[in-house]
Amino acid sequence: MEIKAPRGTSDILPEKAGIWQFLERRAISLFERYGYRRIITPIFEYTELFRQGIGESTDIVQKEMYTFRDRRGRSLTLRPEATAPVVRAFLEHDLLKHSQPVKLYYIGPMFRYERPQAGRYREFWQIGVEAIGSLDPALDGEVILLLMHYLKDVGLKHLQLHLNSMGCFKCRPSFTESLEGYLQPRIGEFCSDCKRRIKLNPLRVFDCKKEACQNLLSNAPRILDHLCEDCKVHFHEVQEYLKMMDLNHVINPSLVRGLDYYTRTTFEVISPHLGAQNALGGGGRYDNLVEGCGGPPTPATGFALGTERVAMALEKEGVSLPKDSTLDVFLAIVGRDQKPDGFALLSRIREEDIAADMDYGGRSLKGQMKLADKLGVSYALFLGSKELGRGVCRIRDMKTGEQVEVKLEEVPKWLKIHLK
RNA sequence: GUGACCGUAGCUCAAGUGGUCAGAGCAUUGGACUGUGGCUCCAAAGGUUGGGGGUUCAAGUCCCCUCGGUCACCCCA
Repeated sequence: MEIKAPRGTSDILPEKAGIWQFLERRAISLFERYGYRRIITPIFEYTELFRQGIGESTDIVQKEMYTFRDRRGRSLTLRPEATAPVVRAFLEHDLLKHSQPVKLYYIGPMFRYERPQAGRYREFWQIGVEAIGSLDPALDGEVILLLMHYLKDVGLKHLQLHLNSMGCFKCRPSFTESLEGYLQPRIGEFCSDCKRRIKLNPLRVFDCKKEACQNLLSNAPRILDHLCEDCKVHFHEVQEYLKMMDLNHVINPSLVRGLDYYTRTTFEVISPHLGAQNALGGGGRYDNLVEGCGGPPTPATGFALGTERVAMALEKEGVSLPKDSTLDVFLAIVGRDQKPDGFALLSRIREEDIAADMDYGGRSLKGQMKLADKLGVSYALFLGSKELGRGVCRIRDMKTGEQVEVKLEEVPKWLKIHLK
């Protein structure tokens, strides 16, 4: 084979696709129960959307976007995340005119040009929600609760919820100022990455994993001490909602998410089993994004979770997933001569919504039985010249080995009854 | 983008310091049971050892390049 899947991408083969289906179906059913409705936006957007929405200074925009020009020379970008596209669609279709908040969810692949690593790929899948048009702290609570509910629902047990508040446009500037006042005199003591962070976005020094840097930060001003009255109250109420629902969480003042649009509540759910890329999902409030995209001031909140990471965590925790829906019936023919009649019978069975299949590999009868066994069907049908001559079909119960004869035209009905 | 390790049949892996070292298990197909599954046994098929170049009498085994993977950093899902 010459051509392989591009770096950082992978084929999701049937076995794994089964997990995908499971995760997506659970999300759909749960999110809809919380009142969210699906939105499907394009895989690519005008590059400008992400530059404006996510922020020029972010790593995503700086170095991770799959950007290309179309035949008319327009700059397009494969979406690196879905929040900006959802907000764009929200504005483009005047969903502002609907009752607020508008609660949406999405499922699909995202693209970021990064060096692949465990839990990080160039094409990866996200499941996420966005609730646009409300400042209510209860909505923050709902979104976080939904995220946790979902992860528990699919079978995960070991989860850590981290929570922080990033303040708003009123209180963050003064905090950033005092943080810079603290950092500048010590800038020489920080690692080279932090030096860069201090210049670009001082808040991010909190993200550094190096102990030396963290020690230097032990007396640094904390955003939580600098929240304005409104943000303080909001954050307090969000926590009250979480406590009310017995959601354990830790306040993590260094939870500074890398996208510029976050305000106030930010959160992340971490799995202890995952290695360096251990965030299963995360999100927060983004009260400035809608306005930043050209709309009126509109508060919003949401989260995204990584399908691959959730799947990895499920595997690590040894969660057994419901078996892929398999076939119920396998039709075996004794000789080639019965193929047309077998084909017709199979089709009639399928028309009754019964999952059934037959052999197309020219297998011997025994080979067909082995296949039937491997497929885990409940019943095997035998069609040979003897049966056909009498207008019947032999049905074998694969568990007990018992066999009965059923008239051909009654086979679908018989199966329907016995498969119940 | 930086660093470390790695790349042998579909899958998981074996092949002392370069010389019958290209193998096993699982999976696949067939057979033992010529109209019937799950166990067992037998057999077959399957690899230009990621690709390219080099050193050598001789390379899966050494060197270089390239493509990919893994893990970490940066950062994020």
